[in-house]
Amino acid sequence: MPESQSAVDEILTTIRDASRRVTVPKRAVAEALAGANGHLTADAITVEVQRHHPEISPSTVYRILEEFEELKIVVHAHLGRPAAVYHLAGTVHGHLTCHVCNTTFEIPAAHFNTLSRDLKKSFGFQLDRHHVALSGTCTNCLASSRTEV
Amino acid sequence: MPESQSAVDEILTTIRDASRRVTVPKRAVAEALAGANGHLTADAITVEVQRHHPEISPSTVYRILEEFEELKIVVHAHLGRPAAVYHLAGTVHGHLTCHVCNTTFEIPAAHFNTLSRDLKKSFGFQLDRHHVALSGTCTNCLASSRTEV
DNA sequence: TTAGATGCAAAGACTTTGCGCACTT
DNA sequence: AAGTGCGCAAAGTCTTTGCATCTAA
Repeated sequence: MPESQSAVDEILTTIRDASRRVTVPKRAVAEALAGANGHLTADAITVEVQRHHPEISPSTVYRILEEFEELKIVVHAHLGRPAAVYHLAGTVHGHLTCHVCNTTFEIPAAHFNTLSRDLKKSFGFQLDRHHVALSGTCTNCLASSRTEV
Repeated sequence: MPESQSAVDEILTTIRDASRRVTVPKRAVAEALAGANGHLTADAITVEVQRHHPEISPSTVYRILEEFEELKIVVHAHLGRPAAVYHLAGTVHGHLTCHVCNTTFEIPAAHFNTLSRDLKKSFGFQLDRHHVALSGTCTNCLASSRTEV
C-alpha cells in the first residue's frame, strides 16, 4: 500500500513542521485514517488502532484527533448520529449520508460551486466546503423502497 | 400571540389524529417550539418547559420530541455541536450555521433546487431538504475578521 | 377502566480532563 | 536532560431506558 504510506508520511511531516512530537499513537491514528478511505468515528479509529496497539486509550485518540484538526490534517462532521466522523482533510469534500442504510458517500467539492456562490451572494455566507454534510436517500434505497411497496 | 397559538393547535390536532394522547407535557413542548421561532436543543426546550411546569423531566421531553418526529411535527439536525437542534417541520427548510459566532440562520428550500437536481442526476441521491445543515462563516464574522487582523 | 404517558433515577453513548509516568526531541 | 504526550480513571455532556404511578380517553 504505497499510496496510504505516503499519506502517513505527509501527516508525520506536518506534525514535525508544527514542532509537535511524533509518537507511536499518532502514527497509529495516521495509519488508521490513511488506511480506511472513508469516514470513521472516533470509536472506529480506536478499535482499528487497538488492533495493533491495544494499550492505546480512547482518550489519546480523542486528543490526537483534536491536534490533527488544529493542524488541518483531518476534518470532522456531524452526520445523522451523535458521534462525529473524521477523515483526512483535502482528500474529501462533501458528504452524502443515506438515512435509510446509513452509508456515507463522498462527492467532489465542485458540486457545491453554484450553491456556494448563491449563499455568498444572497446572504454573505461563506460556505465551509470541508464540512458539507447532506442527508437524504441513496439510489439503492430509493430503488428498493419502490419495489418493496 | 395568535399565530403561535394556531401552530400549537395544529400540533395537538396532529397528535389526536394519530390516536396519541394530548397531555400537559406535550402541550408545553408544543408551546416552546411554537414560541421560539428558531432552533432549540432538547436542553433549551426543557428549560423553557420547566419555566411553567418544573415537574416535567428531561426524559419526557426527549420522548415527546421522538414522538413529534415520528408524526413529522418536528425535524432535528446535527449542526456543529454534538447536541441536536429541533424545530417545527414545514416552517423551515435549510440551516446555515456560522462556526465563529455559532448563530444559525434559516433559508428557503429554493436555494437547494439546483444542488438537489444535480445530486439526483449525478448520484441518484434524493436530498432531504428538511435536513440541510451547512456550516461556514456569516457576513458579520467575515467582516470583523477582515477588520480585526 | 385501562392502556399509554410521565417522573425519577440509573444506565448508556460519546467526549473531556487531571495526574503521574514514559518517551520524543 | 527537559518537557511534551500518554495511559488510566474519573467526570462531564447528551440521550435512552426501566419501572411504578398517574391520567387521558
